[in-house]
Amino acid sequence: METFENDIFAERETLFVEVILPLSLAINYTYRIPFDLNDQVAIGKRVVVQFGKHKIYSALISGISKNPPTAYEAKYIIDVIDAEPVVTATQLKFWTWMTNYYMCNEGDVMTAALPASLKLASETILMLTEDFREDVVLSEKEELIITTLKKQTKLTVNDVSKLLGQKTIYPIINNLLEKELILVAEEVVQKYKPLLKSFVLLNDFYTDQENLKQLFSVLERAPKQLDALLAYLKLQKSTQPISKEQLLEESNCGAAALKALTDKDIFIITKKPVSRLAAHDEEFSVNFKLSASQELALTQINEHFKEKDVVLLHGVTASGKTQVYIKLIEEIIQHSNGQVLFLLPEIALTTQIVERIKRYFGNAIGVYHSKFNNSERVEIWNKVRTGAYKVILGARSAVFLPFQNLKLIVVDEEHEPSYKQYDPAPRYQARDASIYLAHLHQAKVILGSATPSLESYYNALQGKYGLVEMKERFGGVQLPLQQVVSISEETKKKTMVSYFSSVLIKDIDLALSKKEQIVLFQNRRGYATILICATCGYTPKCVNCDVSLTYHKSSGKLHCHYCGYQQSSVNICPACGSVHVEQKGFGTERIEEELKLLYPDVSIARLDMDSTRTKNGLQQILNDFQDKKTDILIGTQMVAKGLDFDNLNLIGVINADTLLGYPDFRAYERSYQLLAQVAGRAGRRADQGSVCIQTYDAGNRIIKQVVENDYEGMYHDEIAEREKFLYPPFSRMIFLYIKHKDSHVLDHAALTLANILKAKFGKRVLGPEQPLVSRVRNLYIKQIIIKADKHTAIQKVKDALRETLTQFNATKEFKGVFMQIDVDPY
DNA sequence: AGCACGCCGACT
DNA sequence: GTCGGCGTGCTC
Repeated sequence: METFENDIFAERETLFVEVILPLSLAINYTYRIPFDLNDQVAIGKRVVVQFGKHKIYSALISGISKNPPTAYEAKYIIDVIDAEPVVTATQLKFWTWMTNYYMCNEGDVMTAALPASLKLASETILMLTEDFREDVVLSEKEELIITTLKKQTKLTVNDVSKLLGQKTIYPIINNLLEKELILVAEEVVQKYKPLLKSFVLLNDFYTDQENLKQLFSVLERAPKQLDALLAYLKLQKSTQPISKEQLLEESNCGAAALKALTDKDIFIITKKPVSRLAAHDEEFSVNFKLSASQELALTQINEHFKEKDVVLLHGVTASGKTQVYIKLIEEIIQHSNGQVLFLLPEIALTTQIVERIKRYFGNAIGVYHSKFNNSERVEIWNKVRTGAYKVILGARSAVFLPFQNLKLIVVDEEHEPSYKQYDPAPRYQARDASIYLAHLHQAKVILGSATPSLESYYNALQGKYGLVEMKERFGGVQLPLQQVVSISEETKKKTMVSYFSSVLIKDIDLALSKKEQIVLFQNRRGYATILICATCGYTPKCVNCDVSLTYHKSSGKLHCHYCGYQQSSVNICPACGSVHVEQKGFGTERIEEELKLLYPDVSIARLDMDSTRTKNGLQQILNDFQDKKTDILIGTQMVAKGLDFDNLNLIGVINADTLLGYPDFRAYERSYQLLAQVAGRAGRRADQGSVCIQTYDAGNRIIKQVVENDYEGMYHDEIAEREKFLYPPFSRMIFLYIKHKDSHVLDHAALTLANILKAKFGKRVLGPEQPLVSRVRNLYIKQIIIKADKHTAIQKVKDALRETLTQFNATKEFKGVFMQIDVDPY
C-alpha cells in the first residue's frame, strides 16, 4: 500500500522544461509538464507549446528541472511530439558553443540546424503527397484528416486541431508524415516529384529451366536480344532489381532489342520510385591504386593524427587529393564503423567530385545540400541519426546533422569563402565550427586545399595542425603554362578586340583548331553592367539600397543584387532628359555577346548565378560541357570550383584587376586563391594546359606569384602584412553592424556606441565607418570593428560586448536601432 | 517572428 | 468625436 502511494508521488512530481523556440530570442523559455506526459519528456525531443497569445510552435527540450520558475507562472506544454529525441546531446552542446562563439541566439542555431518539417508551426500547410497510396492502414483520426485533405487539398496544422477537436495532434501529423501520406507545403512549392526509374524483370515463366532453354533456341537468330538476356542472367546473380540503364550498359544490346523482348512479354518493365539520394548499387570497394606521392601523403596524415587532431593537406591542383580522402574514409568506415563528414563548398556539390565519391561508397553515402527539398533533408537527417549513412557529403549546413559516431571530418577546399554564412545568423564558419564539432566527437579533421587560407597555413606552420604537402600533379602532368598579358600595352598598340587581347584571341583560335575546349573567367564583383548617362553622369540606383542597379539583358530590366528590386530599363535619362544613356562595365553576359560576334559558329555557354538558378541548371551546363556540346564556357567564380574536364586546356582570365582592387585586407589572398584555382582547371590529364591572364597591372606581385605557382612567397608576403597591421591570424575580429531607417539617428547611435565601446576596450575599437553599401532595404548601416589581439581572452570580450549591447539597446533613445554581430567576419 | 497595446492624423 | 497608421514591448 505504501509503495503504491510512493509511486503515485513519484509520478506526480511536477517537471519543468526549458525549450528552444525556432525564433531569434535572447533567452530560452520554461514550460510545465502535465503529469500524464512526465514519462515522455526527454532532452532533444520536440514539444508543442503555445507562445504568446495564439501562436503554437514545435520547440525543442534543452533542459529538464523540478524547480518551478519564481518570477512567473509557467504555461503547460500542449504535447510531446517525438517518441525518440530528434537532436542528440552532442548536437545540443554544439548549438550552445555556436550560440556563444558567434554571439547569436540559440533559436537562430535551431532554425539553421533543423530541416523545416521538424519545425512545424500552427500555420504550416499540409497536403497529400503526389504518389499517395491507398493501401495504408489508418486510425480513425488519421482517416478523417486524409478524407478532408482529399476534399479540400490543403489544411493548416491549426485546421487539423479544429477538425479533430483536440490540441494533441502533432503525433498524428508526425505519423502521417512518416507514412509519406502527407507533406508540408514548402515541399509542394519546390515541386517534389518522386524519381521514377524503369526496372527490368524476366517473366516468371522462364524461371523454369526447360522454358529458358527453349527461349535460348528461339532467340538464336536475334543476337542482340540474346545478348540482352545473357546480360540479364549475369546481372541477376549480383543485383536485384535490375534497372533498365544497367542492363543496357552491361549488354550493349540497344534499346530496340530490349523493346522487342518486352513486346514479346519475355521482359517485364516496371516503373518504381527511387530515392533521389541515388543509391548506388555498385560494390562497396575502393579499387584504385594510389600514386607514390599520394601513398606518402596518406602515411604522413595518419602519422600526424597520432598527435594532432587537425591536419592541413596542401596539394597542388590536380594532385589527386580526392583519392587520398577516399582511402582515409575507407579506413575509417571499415575499421571503426564510424561516420565521416565530407564538407564541400556549395557549388562543388553538384559537380563530378560527388559522383566520384558516390561511385566508391555506394549506399553508405548521403548528400546534404541547400537546394534539396525538405523530404530529402529529413530523409538524410534520419539516416544519419540511425547510422545508415556512413559518409555525408555536404555543404556547410551539414555540420548540423545528428551524427552518432563521427570519426573524421574532411573539409575540402578549406579556403573557400562559402564556408562562411553571412546572413542570417548564425554567422558561422563551417570549417572552424567543424573543428569544434570534431573535438566534441573526438574525431579528426583534415583540411584540404591547393591554396590554403592564411590562417590554416599559419596554424600548420605553428605546429597547431599537422602539415602534409603534395607538390606534384597526379600522373606527373605538368602545371599549366601561365602568361600575363598587359591590357594597357595592347590598348596602346590598338591590338585589343573588344575585351580580348591579341594573345588571348590567338590562343582561342589555336585551341578551337585542336578541337579543345576553353573556359573564360570573369569575376563579376564590381563589374556588372550598369547604366550611366553620358551627358550628366546619372546612374539609376535602387530605391531601397545604396547601390547602382545592374542591367540584365536576359530580362531587359534593372536589378538590385541586394534586395531584389527590379525596374524597367531607361532609354532617356530621368535626370537631364538626354538620350545618351550608355552601358558601362562588363559582366559575363556582355562577354558572351561580344564573343558570339567574334565567333558566330562556335557554341558558347555561360556559367553564373543567373544561368544556374535552378537545381539542375548548373548540372545541365556542366554536362553539356563534358559532352563537348559547348566549346567555350564563360563563367564567374563558379568555374574555379573543382571542375575537372579532360579536354580543357586553355583558361583565359578576362581581367584580373577586379579582384586585386577590392578594398579588403584579404583581397590579395583571395585573388591568389581564385586565380590559382582557375588556372588549375587547365590541362589536368595529358597535355600541359595554358592560362592567359589579362590585366592592367602586369607588374603586380600577386600575378607574378600566381604565374610562378609561388604559394609560399604569397604566404610570406601576406602574413608579414597581417602581422604588421594586426589582422587575422594575429588578431580576432568582430564586426558590429548598426542599422536604422533614419540616417541621423543612426549616425548618433553609432558614434555613441563606438564611444562606449572605446571606453571599455580602448584602441581595439575602430569606427564607426560607413560600409561599402551603406543602405540596404531602406535601412542605413554603420560598421564598428573590434580587433582583439591574439592574447586577449576573447570570451571575456564577447561577454562584455554582449552586455554593453543589451544595455545600449535598452536606452530609450536607441531602442529602434538594429544590431548585428559578425564574429570572424571572413 | 508575430501580435496586442497605444498614441497621433484624416475622416463620417 | 472615431478609424486606423505603425512604433514598441512581450511572449514562459
